[in-house]
Amino acid sequence: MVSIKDVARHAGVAISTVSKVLNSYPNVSDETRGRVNKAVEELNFLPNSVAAALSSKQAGRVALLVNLNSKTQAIDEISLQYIQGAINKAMELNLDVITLFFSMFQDKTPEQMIRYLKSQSISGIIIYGVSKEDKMLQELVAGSEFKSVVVGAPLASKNTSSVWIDHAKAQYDVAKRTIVDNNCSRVLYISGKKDGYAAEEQLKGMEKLVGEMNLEMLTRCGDFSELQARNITMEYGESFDAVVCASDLMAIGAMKALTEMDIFRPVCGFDGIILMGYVGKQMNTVRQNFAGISATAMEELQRLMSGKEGEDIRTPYSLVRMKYTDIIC
Amino acid sequence: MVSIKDVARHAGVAISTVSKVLNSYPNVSDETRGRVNKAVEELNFLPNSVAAALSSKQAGRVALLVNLNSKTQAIDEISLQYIQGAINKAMELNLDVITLFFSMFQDKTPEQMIRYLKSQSISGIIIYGVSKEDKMLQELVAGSEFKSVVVGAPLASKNTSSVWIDHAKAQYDVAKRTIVDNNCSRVLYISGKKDGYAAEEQLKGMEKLVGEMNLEMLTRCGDFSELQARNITMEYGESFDAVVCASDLMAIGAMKALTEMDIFRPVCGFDGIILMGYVGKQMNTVRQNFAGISATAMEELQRLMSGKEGEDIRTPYSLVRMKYTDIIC
DNA sequence: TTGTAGGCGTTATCAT
DNA sequence: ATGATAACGCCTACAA
Repeated sequence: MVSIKDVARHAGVAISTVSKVLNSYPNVSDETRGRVNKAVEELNFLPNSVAAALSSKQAGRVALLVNLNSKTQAIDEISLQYIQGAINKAMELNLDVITLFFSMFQDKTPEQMIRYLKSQSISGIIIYGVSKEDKMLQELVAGSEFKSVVVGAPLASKNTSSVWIDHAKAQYDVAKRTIVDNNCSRVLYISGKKDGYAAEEQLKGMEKLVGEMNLEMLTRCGDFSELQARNITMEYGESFDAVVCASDLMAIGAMKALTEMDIFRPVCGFDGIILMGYVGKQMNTVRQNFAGISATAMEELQRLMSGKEGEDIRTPYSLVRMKYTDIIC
Repeated sequence: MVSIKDVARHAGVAISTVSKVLNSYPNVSDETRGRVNKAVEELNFLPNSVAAALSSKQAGRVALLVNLNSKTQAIDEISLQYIQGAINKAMELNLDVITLFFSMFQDKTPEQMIRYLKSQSISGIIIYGVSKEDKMLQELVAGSEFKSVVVGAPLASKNTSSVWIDHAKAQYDVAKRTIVDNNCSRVLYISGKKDGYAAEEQLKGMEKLVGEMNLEMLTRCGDFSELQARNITMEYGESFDAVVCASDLMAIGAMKALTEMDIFRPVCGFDGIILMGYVGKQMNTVRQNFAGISATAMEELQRLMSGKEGEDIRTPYSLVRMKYTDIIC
């Protein structure tokens, strides 16, 4: 394996000089820089990231903390796109990343978790899908051990950024379009998790809409569960003229219930998952670019790790209707 | 950060002794071993895996090479379960893992790829979904730079193991059940990728079945594409009394086509993805435990990295019918 | 059985 | 601007 030592010898300079060139330090003459770069080229040298990580607490290794929904695989596509977006961007930025799942730390204390991350030389983390009652993760984010980016929760602080779409506005938009287009006035809203940040925002959006349009609304918590949405729809669906759901999965559950009940009600969802194209009926939904959001999160984490302060970032979204022939290939 | 040095001091022994205990070397007295373990406990010591990886070429870091289908997200669940199964098992076995996607190396040479992996101190790789024409990966597996486990391809050798279900038998089984149950005799077989190992095996299974049951069969390559399966079914479906598909996604494409054509034909798929529960009609399919297969692959890789030779492992599968009410929660 | 010391490939602090 | 050199935390001959 060709190491920095070989490069130094080949270029006729000291190891430390090579290191300076590699990490673009200021005080290197253009001439030496040229020689070193040439040697790097000729030897096909690629720095060993493990050694770099050991040597410097700077060179950030990043951990992805993914909350996999244990109950259904139907929304795995979201998680995988998060992972993909982050890893691709990390490679571009030359950051090492390891992927971890919430479930691995269920029975662990925050201290154990911190120890584990440190044992991996992790200096930055990206968290996907934290909820209000995840005290362990809250603690992780609040502490100053790591820089962190939280996707989908408003936890920005000095060394934490948060990245998400404007859930309140998005929920408002998609519901309004559905309700206006179908001339509705009494809406059944199936909300998300009680302790979820996004769910809370979305509810706010609905409440604003209800106020503005003077609607009648019944809110029931579907807990992001397709089954619960189905049951709620079976119980209340008939009495309302629109069903607004806080997630696509719940929208699908609601739609399937309505089909079984043999009544029609406009239904809208949230997320824009591919599955929406398979259920037969078209529904309005909010499309998020999960891979893009995740890439943004990675960039933001790099910014944090380079000493900048946390900030609150809102990413764009769009309203779509997905039909089967659009998604197959 | 508490290091091995602290443990040594706390236990009143030398650093190397602690290391020996940690890595369960033979020549350590029970008494010292006890003292060291006690110190480890008391200090909550967790070895730094980065330092370990740097120091010894033994301590294996593992790379997951995942072939993400760029065209559809509908089968992302398979990839994510692979990833999850591998990472969970790796944590259990105390192996570090990094996740990579084929797409990252599209325009790279095998040498570049090898250099990259070495720069990450990777000593073992698991490859998911390699096909016959992936020359780069073939080379990687054939070389002796890394130990490797290939999931879904028969590439076992001295330092490569292969892990997969018996695709020929599974295809035979699921097709037979579908055909016998529905009393069919003329079957349209929509096969997978021409250059895929699994696809080839599956075709063998079909041919065996055709011979045994004296069936009439037309084989068309659907390339694992839902759209192609749809088109093939539209063209040939009516003339046959059963449609056997080499993947669930194609089965769904076929089924949707039949529904649109308003004719009924029994259809069977392969993989057991959740999506099968959403399409309305129940179909037979082969259920694979992707997370389990991946965990097995990780165990196998550890075996290889500890010096053992590669082997060919077949994992179990089962025949299932998935219906909507089974999969929601 | 235990300890000493050199090395893994970098980065970073100091002299020069 | 450049180059020694000491870390980083751990592993592993080799010596004691």
